[in-house]
Amino acid sequence: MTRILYSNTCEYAIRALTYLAQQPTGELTMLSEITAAQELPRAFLGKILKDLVRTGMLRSARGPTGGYSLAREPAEISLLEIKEAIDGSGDLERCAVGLSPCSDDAPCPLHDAYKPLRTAIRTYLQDTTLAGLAAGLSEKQVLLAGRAELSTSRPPGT
Amino acid sequence: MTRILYSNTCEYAIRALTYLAQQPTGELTMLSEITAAQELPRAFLGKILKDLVRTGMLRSARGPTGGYSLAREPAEISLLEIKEAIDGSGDLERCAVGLSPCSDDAPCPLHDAYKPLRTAIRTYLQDTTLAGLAAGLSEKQVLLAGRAELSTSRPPGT
DNA sequence: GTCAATTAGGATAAGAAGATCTGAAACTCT
DNA sequence: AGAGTTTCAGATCTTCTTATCCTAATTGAC
Repeated sequence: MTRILYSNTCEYAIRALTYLAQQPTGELTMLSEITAAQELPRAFLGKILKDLVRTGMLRSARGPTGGYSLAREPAEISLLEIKEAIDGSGDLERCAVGLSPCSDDAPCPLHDAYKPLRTAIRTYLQDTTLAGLAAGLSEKQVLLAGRAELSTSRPPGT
Repeated sequence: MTRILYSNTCEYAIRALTYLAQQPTGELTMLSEITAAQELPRAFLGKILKDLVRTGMLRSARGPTGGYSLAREPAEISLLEIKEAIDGSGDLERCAVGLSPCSDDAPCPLHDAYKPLRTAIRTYLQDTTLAGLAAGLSEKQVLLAGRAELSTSRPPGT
């Protein structure tokens, strides 16, 4: 199965970063806590976060009280930035169906139809931030928690 | 580098099919002609087209006068159909950032923001057909041909 | 029937992405 | 200082995608 907007690795990163954005500002969170909460492969996520530390998006500390935290405000970190840190840049610019010289000047046949969609995608990636995701996630979680409580007090099928 | 919307293989398929859509209806086109025109890896494209024959999108004939042709009207074949034939279905339905139970009923945190974009993507893939691509490609090609003529009669830098 | 041309299909290799493992470095606590 | 815990960094393994090669099957022309 193919991913639409970003790679698998990038999706892992987004989920981990969203979890970090839910934590109190500046507080360190251990890798194992993140992977437990989000059900992610621990060793692999460690590698991903390491890379994000190097790009400056994350801070990390070693030792018993160590862990990871966001280096900047969640509202300042967009999906686009995450995607470019993980997947690299360039694939948003690329046209499918390459008539080799492809630009606004000499566009490929997909260009005209594709351009508005590409703009929409870019806007979405730019406007969606970790702050928004974290807020949305928290909201859904209390919603689900409420439902769970309801279903235990009155089990399904009654 | 990661592809947006579809895989590399799928992009090859789209380019080959667009070329076929440019040919006179029902006329057979050899694999080598397609790969030469679109600069695609011959052996690999052979495999892709073989699969498309099996799904019924293409017809093929062996022997000296053999080749491939579209089995249906170019206007009836959408990018979405091609994508599903090559990449399989399911990735358009999938949410990133999986809070496991993700549906309209219990959406994941990305769901609200992502849904309109996903709809736009689906619409684009459904509404873009081989007929449109072929028409666009032909148009661009005469445009480029005109330009090439112009630049030979009056070389750049004069 | 023979020959040449073409697609079909399997086997397999090369490369990238995904995932794991291991030892080292750093920090805290005793 | 020493033990234990945690991240860091690099090496390694696996899996999937992309790509190639070679043989078989089919067809048309002579």
